[in-house]
Amino acid sequence: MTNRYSDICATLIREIDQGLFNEGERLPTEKELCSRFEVSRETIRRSLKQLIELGRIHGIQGSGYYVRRQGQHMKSTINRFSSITELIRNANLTEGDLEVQIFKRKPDAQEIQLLDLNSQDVVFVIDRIRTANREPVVYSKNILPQSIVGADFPEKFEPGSLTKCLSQKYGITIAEALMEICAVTDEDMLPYRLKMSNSPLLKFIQVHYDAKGAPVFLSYDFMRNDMIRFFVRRT
Amino acid sequence: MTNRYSDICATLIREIDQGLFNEGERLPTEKELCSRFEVSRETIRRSLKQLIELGRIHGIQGSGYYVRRQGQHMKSTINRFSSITELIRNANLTEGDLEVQIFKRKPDAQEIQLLDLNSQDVVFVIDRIRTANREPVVYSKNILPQSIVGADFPEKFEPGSLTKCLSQKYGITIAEALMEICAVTDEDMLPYRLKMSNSPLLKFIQVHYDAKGAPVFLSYDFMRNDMIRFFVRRT
DNA sequence: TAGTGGTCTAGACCACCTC
DNA sequence: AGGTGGTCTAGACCACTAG
Repeated sequence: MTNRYSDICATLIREIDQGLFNEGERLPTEKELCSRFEVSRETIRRSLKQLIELGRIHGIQGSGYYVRRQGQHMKSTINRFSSITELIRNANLTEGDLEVQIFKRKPDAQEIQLLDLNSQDVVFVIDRIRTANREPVVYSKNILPQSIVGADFPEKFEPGSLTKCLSQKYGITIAEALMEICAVTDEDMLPYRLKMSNSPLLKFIQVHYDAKGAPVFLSYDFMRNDMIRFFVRRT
Repeated sequence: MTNRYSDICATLIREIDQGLFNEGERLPTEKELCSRFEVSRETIRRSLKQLIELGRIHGIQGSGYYVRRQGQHMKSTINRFSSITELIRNANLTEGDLEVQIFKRKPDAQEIQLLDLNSQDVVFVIDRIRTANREPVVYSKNILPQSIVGADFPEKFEPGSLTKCLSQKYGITIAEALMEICAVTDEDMLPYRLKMSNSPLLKFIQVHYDAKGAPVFLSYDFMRNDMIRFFVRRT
């Protein structure tokens, strides 16, 4: 981290996870934390605010900060941005790719609108099945404008998280995503292997934005709902 | 609001909605906002932080704060807590209740775990179909411990938002909820009227917590996905 | 009543963007 | 180089909780 309050927040999370503070217990007071970390009260308060936003503690005025109960649930909500790769790993499964295809084509109307393109732009389509413990769990389709990565993208791409690839090879950071969640109806274009799993599917449509709020890429994910569960924290 | 920075945040939202600041445009600098509202810089920064958390602006160091594009999407994410009543109204539909049933029973194992109950506790079950423009859109089941509302709850309950009822008649505020989203498989217990809609369904399982992080009630919602769409903002 | 968190201030220094 | 946001400080007053 580059700033003091994120450091302190990370330290406190580690200590909570290690059991130094038990669930339901009160944390040291702001004043005590100030002297322990040798920072001002506002800095400590920023750390605690972050901890609250992460759902790890809650504050009660006049009383103190308390460690929240963490059902396995709370730990892996989709509120924080994460790639499919991370989702699979969070469920303690091993991630892999199958049948990766990359090709170029013109964007359709929805893609033009969501990615802020012109009709003469060209997009790459990355089409693949992703596996957890060698079972196919997601059919995933990423739509990435050529204007962002250049014509040689197919040579630069490597299996795994597209987000990670964009960050490492292009210096593009995904700061935010907007996801629509749909119940799957009959989708003829679903690949055979996923259809055969015969388990319920969710469809995620996500637009991924950079730090300036500009759309970077679009993704469609058809996810099996029997191996991975999805939680949202609402505040 | 009770504090200055939320006031200012609300004022700025109103002004953005009114078009005083256009999408993509820069807001006045922190310093300018300080003198306009006659508050210190930290107070303005708290307002702007709130605005960022709501997804209405983003900040760029060294440059300024910019108004975010708001597809119809961004405006109604489920990140912020809202009752089914509000969800329906946000979609510009008229909300109603059908076939409301309330009864008492023992909690099952999942309810005991999620609501932190003992096996000898008793819960109220509020079972109803909710409508949008007179079409059934949700089959909704709320599980509410008698220990929270007392034995006379059925007389006090009125159709509409349970959250609102708890707030108005019991002074209980829901501060947070944890929701699991599932793809619906065959659910025999689904009511006839919703089954007959023959449209895809999502299942939401939510635990609702008060400000101290204690569970208040549990809800199961089987939602039609053709009249209402669901968005999540991930950061 | 004493202690705790919630809000607010005034000022400082730094990192980054823009010209 | 000047302007902008990002971090941090030290101190004040208030609202709420708890003994």
